[in-house]
Amino acid sequence: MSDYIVNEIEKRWQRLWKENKVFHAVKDSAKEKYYLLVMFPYPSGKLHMGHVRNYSIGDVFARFNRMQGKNVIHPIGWDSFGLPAENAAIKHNIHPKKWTKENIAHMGEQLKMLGISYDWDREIATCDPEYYKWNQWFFIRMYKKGLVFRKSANVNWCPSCKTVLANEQVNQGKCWRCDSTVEQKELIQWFIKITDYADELLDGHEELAGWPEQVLSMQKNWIGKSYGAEMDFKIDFDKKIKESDDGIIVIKSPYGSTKATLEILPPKTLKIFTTRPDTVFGVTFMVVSPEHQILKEFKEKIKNWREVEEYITKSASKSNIERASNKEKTGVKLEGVYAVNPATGKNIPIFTADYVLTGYGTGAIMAVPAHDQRDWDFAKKYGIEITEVIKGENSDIEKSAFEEEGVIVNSGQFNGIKSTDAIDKISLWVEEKGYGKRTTNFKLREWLISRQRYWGTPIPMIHCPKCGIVPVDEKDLPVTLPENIKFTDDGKSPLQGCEEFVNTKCPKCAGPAKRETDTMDTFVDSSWYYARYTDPKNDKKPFESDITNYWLPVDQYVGGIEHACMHLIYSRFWHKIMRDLGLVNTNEPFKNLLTQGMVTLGGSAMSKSKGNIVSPDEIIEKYGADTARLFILFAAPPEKQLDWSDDGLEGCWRFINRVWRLQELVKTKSEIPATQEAKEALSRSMHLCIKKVTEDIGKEHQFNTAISSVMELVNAMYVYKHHGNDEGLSLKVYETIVLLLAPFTPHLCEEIWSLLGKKEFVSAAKWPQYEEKYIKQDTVEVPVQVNGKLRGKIFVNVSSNEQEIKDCVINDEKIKPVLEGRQIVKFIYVQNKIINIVVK
RNA sequence: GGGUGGAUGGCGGAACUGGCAGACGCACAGGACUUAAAAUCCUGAGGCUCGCAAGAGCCGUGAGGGUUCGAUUCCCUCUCUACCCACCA
Repeated sequence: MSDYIVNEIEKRWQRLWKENKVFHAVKDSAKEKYYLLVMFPYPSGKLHMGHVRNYSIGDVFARFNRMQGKNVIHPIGWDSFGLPAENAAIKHNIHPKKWTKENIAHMGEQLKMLGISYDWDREIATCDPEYYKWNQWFFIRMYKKGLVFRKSANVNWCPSCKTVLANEQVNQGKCWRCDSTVEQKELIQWFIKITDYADELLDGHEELAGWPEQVLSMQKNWIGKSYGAEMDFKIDFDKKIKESDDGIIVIKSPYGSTKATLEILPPKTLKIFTTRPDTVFGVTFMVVSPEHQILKEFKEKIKNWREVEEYITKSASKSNIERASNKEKTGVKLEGVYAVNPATGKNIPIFTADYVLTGYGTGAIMAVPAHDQRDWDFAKKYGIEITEVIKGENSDIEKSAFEEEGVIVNSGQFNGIKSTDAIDKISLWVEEKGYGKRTTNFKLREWLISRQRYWGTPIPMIHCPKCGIVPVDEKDLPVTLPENIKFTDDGKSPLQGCEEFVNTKCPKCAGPAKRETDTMDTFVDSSWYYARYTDPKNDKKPFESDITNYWLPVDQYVGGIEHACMHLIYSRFWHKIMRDLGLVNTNEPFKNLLTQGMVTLGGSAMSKSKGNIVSPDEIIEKYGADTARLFILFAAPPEKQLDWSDDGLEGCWRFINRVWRLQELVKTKSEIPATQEAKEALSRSMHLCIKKVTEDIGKEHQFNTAISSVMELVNAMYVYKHHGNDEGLSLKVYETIVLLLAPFTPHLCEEIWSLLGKKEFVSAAKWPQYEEKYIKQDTVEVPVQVNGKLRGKIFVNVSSNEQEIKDCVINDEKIKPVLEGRQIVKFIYVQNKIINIVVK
């Protein structure tokens, strides 16, 4: 028979799928829908193995469910705004649009070569005005709802990308994209109030049973809800006598200036957040972050202001990473100012130190050195009093062997209570006394969305000298990116220099006004693309809710773990916004999530700089897409890291040819009839295999074992030599093999399917069903253990009872000698599974 | 420091709900086919000891303990490792 000519066959089926619109999805309320989504690629230029893995996994789900008779939507598109396009523009003098579109064209071709069952009619690119128009529309809707605001903020600034980064985009103080050290810079920026949804984003996890525990825990950590209390500590000053210029002592009072009264000021407080209100009696000092406003406010009262100011300046120049990596704590005591511990009434010193973060809680802490490592370190260094308020078994505060749980001591009426109970009791007392109130705190910060870049969605706002900030009229959307722009390396947004873009009219008063030149974070684009896919060409609305609600939520989302805390939080948030705007009727966008592992070579990530890249093009050219897909799905379970192996790939290529050659076996007629026994065994193997593959894909998502079991069935067919005279059984098994493999190696399967005379596409064929009756056996082989050690095996009739089996076993020729001279203490028989004889 | 996983042959990886550890594949060895090689088909194989051999015995899922007739699986302690977060009060 002829060889399997991979490239020709694959190209032909790709063409036929397209011509026949085999993967085109249409809303059909009568049919059960299935939405399979893969994370859309950034058009960087070339497809890499990570993409191949992502899309191969996705395609198995899509094809499997399609063959199960579901109405499958399987879209693809391009996350096509972003920095690399601009960098390319500067470096190679090519317009970002041109660069992006060329990459999309090339990568689209590569994707098509993989034979993924996409509905290409739904292709979208986020850099198209038809798409980003709706980013702007959402932005304005959110602005009107009060969810968008502007504020001056210390922002993360990447000096290399020359743009602001969201907190989520800073890793270890470095830019997530280019790894430069991130600086702090004060700028007026646009924010979205994601924190309004912090609680719901957390509680929403209840609905996400189909998400990996790891991702949920990462998000939980990221949102960082903690329970505790806010407390106000009174601040007081040294009674201070002010000297006037002429050296005469001037004393101010509410009763007028005389030359003899003391200065009296209204009471001031310092607000802190703590998760351990039970330790309030142990507070012996307070610390505020160097950015805390109280410092500037009390400038006059702080005797050592110059020293404090120096410390503030020094901290400001340090990057976050420096601050965090410096384990040796530094700080300055504020002379002349002190706080009062509300519980003990004692005066306690206030420090400023950069181990207290400005962005979390209130930027100030009550320090309990006896029960917090950081506070202990600081107290030891600066010789501050340490008061133990929780006594545990190994308490030794001198050695910093402190307890977090134990019995309350040194705390007045609370002494003797367990610290775990004291949290509630002392909080309650704090509330009653009016020192503070119980509250919660989040690590999640507002989403900073403005970027000083060109290649992104323009923020649709207008600055009018008369009316202030005014949103663009919805009917004037989209605000399109001007194409005639200059790229410079000076760090300014190229939009700022574009007169024709900047100068406009105020939508309110029609006077001259200027456009906002910031663009949106590209995570906005990817926050709702899954909804746009359901109605991608709509030019009246982002999408038609009727259609979108049919398809949503996404039944299975497949993508990399690296998006656990950025994209996957933003899009959950966006979905809730869309729900609150009445556009969708679900709470969560993605029902099930599969996070695929990395593809590595020699154990480390493939990267250009390491030069250890395996190019999908070469592999496809040599072995075909089916082989590449099969290997990538077979070599490891989808969630695990996968190390590329040329030898393993070769093995998959051999398997594909082995399946191909089965055609010959099936065709060859034999004179010798197949034995009944052999036929039953083969038939049983087939039904077992259908069961296994169906469960492995549908329930377990274990594609590697699904493929193994088909390999076993193929092996069984090779062993089953009585092909021919068996009333078509081997043909039936072969057809089953082809159907079961279709989600993995679709081109091969289409080709064989048509050569077997089928008129339909295997891609649209019905998934095989197994029948229990063919799996059931009359006799089974059961292992026999003596004292837990395997000593033999016997065949038993499935219906025989324990006594019959016992008689049979103890007389078995292999077991009998082992039992010789010993007493049977216990005989355990687990039906059709195992026999264990306990002897003495 | 906090969180979440993981550790099984030479390698990638299997093993239902506590029931024959090592499926399937790679690499390896032997055989058939061939003038020869490749390809293909068939067979073998966790380790150690004994045996010419068929085979027999012991050990074996990171380490130590526990529960159980029986543990890769459950519990405790520890080691190593990957990823995420991290002076988060």
